[in-house]
Amino acid sequence: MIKQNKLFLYEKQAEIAKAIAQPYRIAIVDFLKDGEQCVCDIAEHIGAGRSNVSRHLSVMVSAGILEYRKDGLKVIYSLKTPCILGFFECITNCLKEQAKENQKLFKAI
Amino acid sequence: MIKQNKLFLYEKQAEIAKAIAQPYRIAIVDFLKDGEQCVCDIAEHIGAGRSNVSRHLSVMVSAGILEYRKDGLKVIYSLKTPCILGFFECITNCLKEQAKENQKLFKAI
DNA sequence: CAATTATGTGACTACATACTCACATAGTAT
DNA sequence: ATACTATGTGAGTATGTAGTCACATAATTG
Repeated sequence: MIKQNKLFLYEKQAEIAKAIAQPYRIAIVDFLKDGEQCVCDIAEHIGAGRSNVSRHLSVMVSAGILEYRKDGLKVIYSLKTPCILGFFECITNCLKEQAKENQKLFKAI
Repeated sequence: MIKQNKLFLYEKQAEIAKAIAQPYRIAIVDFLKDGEQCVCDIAEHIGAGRSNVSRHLSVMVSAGILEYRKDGLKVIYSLKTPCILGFFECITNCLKEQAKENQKLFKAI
């Protein structure tokens, strides 16, 4: 049986995974890898409503993935733990293996 | 605005992330990293009901993370893309950064 | 001050998910 | 064939999530 602190770790890992397991949120992280952005520009870039984006951002802040600073009217978000980008490499590696059996996926990577 | 095939990629990445974004499923992958296991032993190891485990397994098979073979009565699951393990390193790195501000988390890692 | 802009939030809807129970299926053993 | 074991699945419940709308808040500008 699994030990108690292992379970706690799995829960924490799941929290982080959950916080990025959504297409818009992945798009946001991918956008922010090139530098900080305000809610407004993020919403326009990913093509979603502002209030929706605002919620996605707050989820990722709670998960410790993003942080923000205020600048006048704007709130500017950035990656708090850029190591999260390594996650995408891993996922993309898995997708590449799957792509051997799937042409459409192959073209997208 | 984001291009169409980028969006498709984000969706695929989200699918994989979603497939592991659950404590039991992380426990399962962590268990399988040491070798293939049947549903029965997985259920006992993680301390969950068999039918529940069976569902978690089929989700991960659909996502392309796991594969299985049949051996008599038993169905034996294993990692299809062991590169998924890299994912945990990334997540754990992020947690380590967070752990600087959180003692309980620090002890679990 | 009033008007404008960027952001966040309460309330609601629609849908997805985890889980459990009872049962079906399929292989094994007697 | 009967009994047993491992696994999967339909149906149901409870909870979580994404998204939208209207509105509140807060900083900025005129």
